[in-house]
Amino acid sequence: MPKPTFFNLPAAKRDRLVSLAIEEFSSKPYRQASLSRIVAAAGIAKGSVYQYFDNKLDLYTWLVSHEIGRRKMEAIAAVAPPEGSSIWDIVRQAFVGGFAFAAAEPKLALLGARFQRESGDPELASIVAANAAASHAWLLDLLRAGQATGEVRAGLNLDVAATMLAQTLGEGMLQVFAQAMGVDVATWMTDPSMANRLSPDEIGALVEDALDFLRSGLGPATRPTPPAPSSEPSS
Amino acid sequence: MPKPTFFNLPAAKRDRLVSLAIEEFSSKPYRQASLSRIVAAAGIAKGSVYQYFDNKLDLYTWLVSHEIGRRKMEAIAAVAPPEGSSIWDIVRQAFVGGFAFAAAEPKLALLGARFQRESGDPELASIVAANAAASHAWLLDLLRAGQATGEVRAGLNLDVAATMLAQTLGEGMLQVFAQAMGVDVATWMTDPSMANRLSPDEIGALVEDALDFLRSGLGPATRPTPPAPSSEPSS
Amino acid sequence: MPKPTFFNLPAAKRDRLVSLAIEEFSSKPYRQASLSRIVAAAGIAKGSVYQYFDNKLDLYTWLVSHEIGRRKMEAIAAVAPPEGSSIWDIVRQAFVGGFAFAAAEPKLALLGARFQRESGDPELASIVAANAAASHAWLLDLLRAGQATGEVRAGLNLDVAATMLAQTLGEGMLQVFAQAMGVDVATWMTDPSMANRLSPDEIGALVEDALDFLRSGLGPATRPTPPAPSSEPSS
Amino acid sequence: MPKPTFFNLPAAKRDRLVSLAIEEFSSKPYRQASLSRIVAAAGIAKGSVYQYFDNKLDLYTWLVSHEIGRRKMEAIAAVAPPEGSSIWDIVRQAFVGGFAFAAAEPKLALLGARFQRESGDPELASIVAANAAASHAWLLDLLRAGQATGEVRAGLNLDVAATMLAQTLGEGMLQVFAQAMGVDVATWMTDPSMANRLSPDEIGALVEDALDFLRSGLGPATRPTPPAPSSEPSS
DNA sequence: CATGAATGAGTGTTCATTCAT
DNA sequence: GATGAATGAACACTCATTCAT
Repeated sequence: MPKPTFFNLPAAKRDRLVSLAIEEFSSKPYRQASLSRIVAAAGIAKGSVYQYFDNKLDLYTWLVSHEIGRRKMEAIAAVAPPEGSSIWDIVRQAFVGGFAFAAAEPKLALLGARFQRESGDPELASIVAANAAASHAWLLDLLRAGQATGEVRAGLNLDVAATMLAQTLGEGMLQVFAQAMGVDVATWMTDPSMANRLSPDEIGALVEDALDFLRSGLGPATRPTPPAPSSEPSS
Repeated sequence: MPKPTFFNLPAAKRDRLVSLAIEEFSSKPYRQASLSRIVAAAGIAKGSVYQYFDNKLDLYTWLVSHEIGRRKMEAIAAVAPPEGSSIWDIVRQAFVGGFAFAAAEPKLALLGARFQRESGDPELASIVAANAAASHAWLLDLLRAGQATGEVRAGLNLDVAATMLAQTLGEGMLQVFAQAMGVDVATWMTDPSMANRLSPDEIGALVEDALDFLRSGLGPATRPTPPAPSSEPSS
Repeated sequence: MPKPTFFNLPAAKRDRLVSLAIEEFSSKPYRQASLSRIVAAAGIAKGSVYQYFDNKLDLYTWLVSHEIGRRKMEAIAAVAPPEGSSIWDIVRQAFVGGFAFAAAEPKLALLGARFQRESGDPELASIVAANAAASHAWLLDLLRAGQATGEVRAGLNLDVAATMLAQTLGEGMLQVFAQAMGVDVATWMTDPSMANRLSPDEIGALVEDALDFLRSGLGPATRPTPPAPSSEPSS
Repeated sequence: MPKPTFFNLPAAKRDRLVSLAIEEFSSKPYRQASLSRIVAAAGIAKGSVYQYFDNKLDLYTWLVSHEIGRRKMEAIAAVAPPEGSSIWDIVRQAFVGGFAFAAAEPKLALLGARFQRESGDPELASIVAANAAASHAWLLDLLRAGQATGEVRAGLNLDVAATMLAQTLGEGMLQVFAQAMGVDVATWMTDPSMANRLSPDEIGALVEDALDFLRSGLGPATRPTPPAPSSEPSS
């Protein structure tokens, strides 16, 4: 958590620092991101950062939570589906909200995407795990609700399904979109504006394809008419 | 690629270096792994490594390819399903083969798992991408074959499906198993022997659950009326 | 010296600051003690300390003098031997008073013990020297008085004797007690309550042993002819 | 312990580094001594020091042991008293040898004197304690031998006596000499050449005074009846 | 009289890479 | 082909002190 000092800062100064920190942490992995670079860019003293945060990890953690907080608010406030929606609507909405957020705040979205990929760094292990646990719990609830309404079939191992769902919605969608843009995810991260290469229709179609996979799997069902397209990726 | 000098090395010396390098790279992320530590453990001169490899990345790249080569061989040679098998048998076999490999060579398997999670490091971006592309191509072929036999339904976006499949089989299964052991993946990586907590039966059951998800998706077998759009991403 | 502002402070606030400063300075060497930590614990502004004291050294100096003043008062007021006592009673009394003080105010006693060991720090050189000079003068007076009453033999180099006495009574006794507790002095400083391991009887016996050494030296009681020269310091 | 690299260094380079390190560590307390300053003076790269030693403490520890080793050799080899000497001759010799050493290698002697005074620094606690324990053991043996020959009276608490002896021979003599020079020890440490103010005769006389104190104590030659217990440490 | 943000030089330590022998 | 010493930039982090408000 930031120290009170941080919140007492003039908004302009604080915002400048935050945005430069986001810039740094979103453009390279945590380990390679450098406090020195941030303060140099911000034109403030190295020691000042330590008036605001305990250490590098504290700053990073706050940035990430902040990002997640804002993303959640965006996703929920801006595009919440009506009460009683199908869980598929909710999942679709998560994609759409995420993409809207990414369009509005590409740096922050990039930071989130990067954070998702920091799972190998021991120093970040605990916060990555905490975040993953929260996502897992949310998805588990969603699946349970879906079973209650019959939208999710019974007899499914929900823990396994929630884990797979998290992968699919997260890193999976990242890759699907990158692939549709014709670059790999790392390249995309280099230049978030690449997302503009995709038209809303293309995005919608990709989301529907993903939903189709999630809902019906790969195998042949006794398949009635296929559903209609729309939606969007994570972070 | 290793320089010719590397292959001219006495096998004992070469193997020792390789196994200590695997030890180091499998116990921490690429950036944190240290050549100094490897040579200190191996008792060879620091400069010698540069007689064998161009640099740290070259060594790492070779280790990872080597690992992947051996893993492929293991998975295919040791447990290849009969010609004409169902693609589901093949996928199942990939899991089983992967687990057998992990049991036989935990350090190498760990290295592979870690490699999978290095996607955020720009220095490794290209080799991670190359590896992902290879996996993707292999899965795409598999899915096409499945469509030919009717095991995979038509009308599927195969690119999307292959991507999701890769996530599911890779990081997804890693998390499913970790969750079944009651730890997170990072902790498991710390001590590969934790995998012993799972009986073959439990493993088999988890694999079936995953296959069930892949084949039939989350929705009920009898498809209800298609819903309308809306959704949300993970982070 | 503290500035007037310090004495104008509400007693509660002043006492709190003093006691937290003692806590900090008694738990680590002067250089490692941190003003930042003190003000953080006290919940006062960093700048305020500079309203009360010139700087860190000023605060420390005052604390130490204050401590020594109080100790002197304790030792003298509480347990002063009757007029006309033997100098050995006075020395014994110094030990007893000191131990009583340490029991009553362990933090302060600890600070004093630590101060004694700061002789190597150039920044503290002058105040340590001043304190040593005062002790030396006091002991010199004591020895002179002893010579007057015949309790201290004539022909002694009193400067040398006073110096040795100061060492013996100070750091020497610290080590004797630590040794009796089975720890070293640094460990003891970590946890002043360790002194409770020694019963009053054990303490008394150690003090008598020390007095025995001081009074009669190491040589045999029946004093033979004085020996010939040679020797060396420790490191 | 230094790494082999250190011993493989050209003697000139190694000696230069050692002497600059001694210069630095003997002119200020361990905490204030700076590796950066040493390498700057030596004109070598900062990283090089870490090829020779594990860290700052390792360098310091080696310097101190080295010093003690050499001092011991000096004191013993150069001026060892004949077999069967009185223990007083041995103690006298220790002083004389120590002084000879200090005259020959003032910087090293200074380092030793400073080390003796680092007892308050937690980081050095263990090596200071180890050194003190060795001194204590040596003195204890000496005293036991003295008791066997009747030079040291029976009925003495040898642990207490050895501790006091160590203080007297070490810090005590340091102060006695400083006092005779008319400066305090810290000032003396600033300029080791001050020791030249004392003539060999003066030094001899001070040593005899100290021995007199050690052998016969402060009390009169004719021993009165022993007193009863009670007492206290200084601080 | 109190505040507390700002400072910035300073610390010890790490590491991949080079290159003369 | 092997060696291993040398490099030096880079890192996160600390802290007493100042001074405008």
